[in-house]
Amino acid sequence: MTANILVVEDEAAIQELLAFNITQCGYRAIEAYDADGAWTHINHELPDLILLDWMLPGSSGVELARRLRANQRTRNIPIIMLTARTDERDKILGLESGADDYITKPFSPRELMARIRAVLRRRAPQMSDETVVAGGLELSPTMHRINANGVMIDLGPTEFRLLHFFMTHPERVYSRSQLLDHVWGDHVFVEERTVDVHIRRLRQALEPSSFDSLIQTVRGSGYRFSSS
Amino acid sequence: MTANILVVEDEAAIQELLAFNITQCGYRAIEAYDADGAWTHINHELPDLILLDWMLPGSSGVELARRLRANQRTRNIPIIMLTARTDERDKILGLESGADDYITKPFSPRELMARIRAVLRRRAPQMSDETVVAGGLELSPTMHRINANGVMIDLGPTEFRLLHFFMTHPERVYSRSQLLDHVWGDHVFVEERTVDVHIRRLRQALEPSSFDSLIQTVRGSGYRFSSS
DNA sequence: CGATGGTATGACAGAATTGTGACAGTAGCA
DNA sequence: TGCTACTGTCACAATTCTGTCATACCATCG
Repeated sequence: MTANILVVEDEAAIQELLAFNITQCGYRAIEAYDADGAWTHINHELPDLILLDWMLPGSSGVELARRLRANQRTRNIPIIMLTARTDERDKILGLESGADDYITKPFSPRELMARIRAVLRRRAPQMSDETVVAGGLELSPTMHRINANGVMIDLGPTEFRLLHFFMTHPERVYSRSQLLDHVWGDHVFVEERTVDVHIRRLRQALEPSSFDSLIQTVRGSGYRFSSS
Repeated sequence: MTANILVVEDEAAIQELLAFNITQCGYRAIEAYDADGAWTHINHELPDLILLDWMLPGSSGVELARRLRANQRTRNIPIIMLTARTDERDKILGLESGADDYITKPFSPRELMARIRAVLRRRAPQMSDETVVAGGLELSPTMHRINANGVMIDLGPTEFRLLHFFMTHPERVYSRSQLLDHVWGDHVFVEERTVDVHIRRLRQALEPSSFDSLIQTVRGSGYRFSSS
């Protein structure tokens, strides 16, 4: 979830400002002061987004952008150009070189972060938006709803993710810690018993439609979503 | 999606070149050879973008640009100025007259198309003129009106666009970001919470007719327009 | 049958998210 | 030029969601 943002900027003051704002928003800022340094970082680890200064010592930002676009491995990394020039023409050149967006200095931190979020959002991997059908239920991620024989069921965020996971992995027993990994995320630390509570809440929501029996307890092992 | 581009240019050779490139890129080129001809076309059908020669017989391009900007109906049509002059002062004049961009002759077709795409990309999304019926409401873009079981509801511009979007995309949950992109436009940078405020204003307007429940909050995800 | 280990439930406080009223700056309009 | 309506933001209120407990419940086994 935390995106790595590579900031390529030679002016230390601006670099610092950018890093501060980026960190503030919950992203991780990786610093580079020229194209070569940036390239080294990129070869070490692919960032999720590159914030690239137009004017850089050595090869320019545009050049780096072109290089990124030419390389198969780095082709899809979104780039936001950072330029002091207000000349519209330069902006266009920046876009043509493969940048996804550009912003002129001086910029407001708010606008910058808005653009970063916008770009990340556009490039965000499409998670399975497909409607899932299982056990007589129909779960639609886009509508964020469950259709139980014509009756619509609304769930809270966690219960929704939980049911979604179960419906996409039916007939199989999952331990509490496996469920925590898949539904909550690998990194979060919560008590295993918390799963029990959410299972109950999910059953409670499915009870009016008598679909609560779909979620079965396997004593000593975990839970299972099963039609039988 | 195919944008109509009005090309106002008196030299036939350039006109032809422009039309060729524009068509090549999948847009539709409408030709005009002077300001009057352009005006006639504009009154007949609003183009999505105007490519305007600086020097025109009769009234100049700048004059036409001013006229376009002075008129409410044509105010938001993006304009790209086409000029042979490289004089910086003229550039400024061109931009001040309301042009969104300018390009000096001779220009490369590639650069021109880049600018056209960039300007079109910045443009706020247009809504269709068709009357939409959903959830018991009837929204007429041409009359800028909502009919709620015979009761007419007036909305501000933003609330109207918001409701229009919802009614044309019912049952589906949209995040605040997505709503900003679709209703405000990709290039607009406002706080996500601003969406909440407009949702409230929209609900408030729909409340007297008890249609406010059509807009549902999906906690953690966004909002949804749904009849159920 | 009672002991034991595992599971279900209800209650809760804190966290996170959303709803609202107010406000200042702008744009549109007469 | 004033006036009115519309917008985007805030701060604060209201609501919902989460993770944990303590306790009740239940199956299994000695």
